[in-house]
Amino acid sequence: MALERNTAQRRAILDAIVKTDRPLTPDEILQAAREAVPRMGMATVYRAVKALEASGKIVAVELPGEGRRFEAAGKKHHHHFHCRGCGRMFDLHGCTGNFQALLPAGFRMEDHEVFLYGQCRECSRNR
Amino acid sequence: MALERNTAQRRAILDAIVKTDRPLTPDEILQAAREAVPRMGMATVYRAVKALEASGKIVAVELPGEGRRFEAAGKKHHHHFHCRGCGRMFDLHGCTGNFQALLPAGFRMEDHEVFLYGQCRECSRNR
DNA sequence: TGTTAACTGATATCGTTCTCTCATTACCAC
DNA sequence: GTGGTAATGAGAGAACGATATCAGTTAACA
Repeated sequence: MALERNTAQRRAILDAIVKTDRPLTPDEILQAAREAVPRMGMATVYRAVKALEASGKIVAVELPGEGRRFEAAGKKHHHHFHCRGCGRMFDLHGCTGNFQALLPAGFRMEDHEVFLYGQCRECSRNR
Repeated sequence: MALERNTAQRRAILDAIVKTDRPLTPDEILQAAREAVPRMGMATVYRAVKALEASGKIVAVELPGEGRRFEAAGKKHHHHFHCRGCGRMFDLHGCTGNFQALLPAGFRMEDHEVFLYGQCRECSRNR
């Protein structure tokens, strides 16, 4: 079904995601992929992203109050930083958690997420 | 301007939020408030919630990929648990974080969020 | 190279959350 | 009480991300 053909668009989209070390919004993906295929449309991004996600090549990252972003699959466990200056999302490395301690009796934890908010390097400098 | 009159609707809405120890969606607020004012409409919930938030009586909580929820302001620092069984959000108490350690050089952290996912007490039991 | 079905881009449409409009209701200062 | 006006309820509508449609294009395989 999906993603059977190796088109310039899909190569550009996967490339954009894999070569960037932070999660990208569909819009950021479109901007990046248009450097290779200038007339690409948004629908193509959504179609490719859906197929790439289904095939396990990329994963979705969601930030509270924001749309979905996508990054390459297979990275080791990590969390994210959201810059309030430029709105970009960055990868953090490692995880300090002992989150089991927060869990009320009887609750079962399957997963956890940590988000840090603040100013990225560039935005820290520019003020 | 807003929230100048003490109406039954606004009392019911603030009551619903304050008396529940977990963040509520606008829909959950409407359901709860309708026990006091059966014919209440959704717009009233949104209007009241907006005014209550502006006045600092409640705060918004956002979960990745979900709409906004609201809880009483003034609670001490805490995080949230999202049950994948029933979809409800619960308060956790305390915070284990030493998140500064995750921060890349040059980044400035202003805030952090932790979300745990899994099954709440009831949903753990019912399976 | 030719055939054909998958893919593409443009646009319309969706679904969800939230806001607006407006006629009616009801709070509250007097 | 009464009047002025903020607040309400119901439904329309905006905003947004995401999906469907469809005619035209192109990869892949013989």
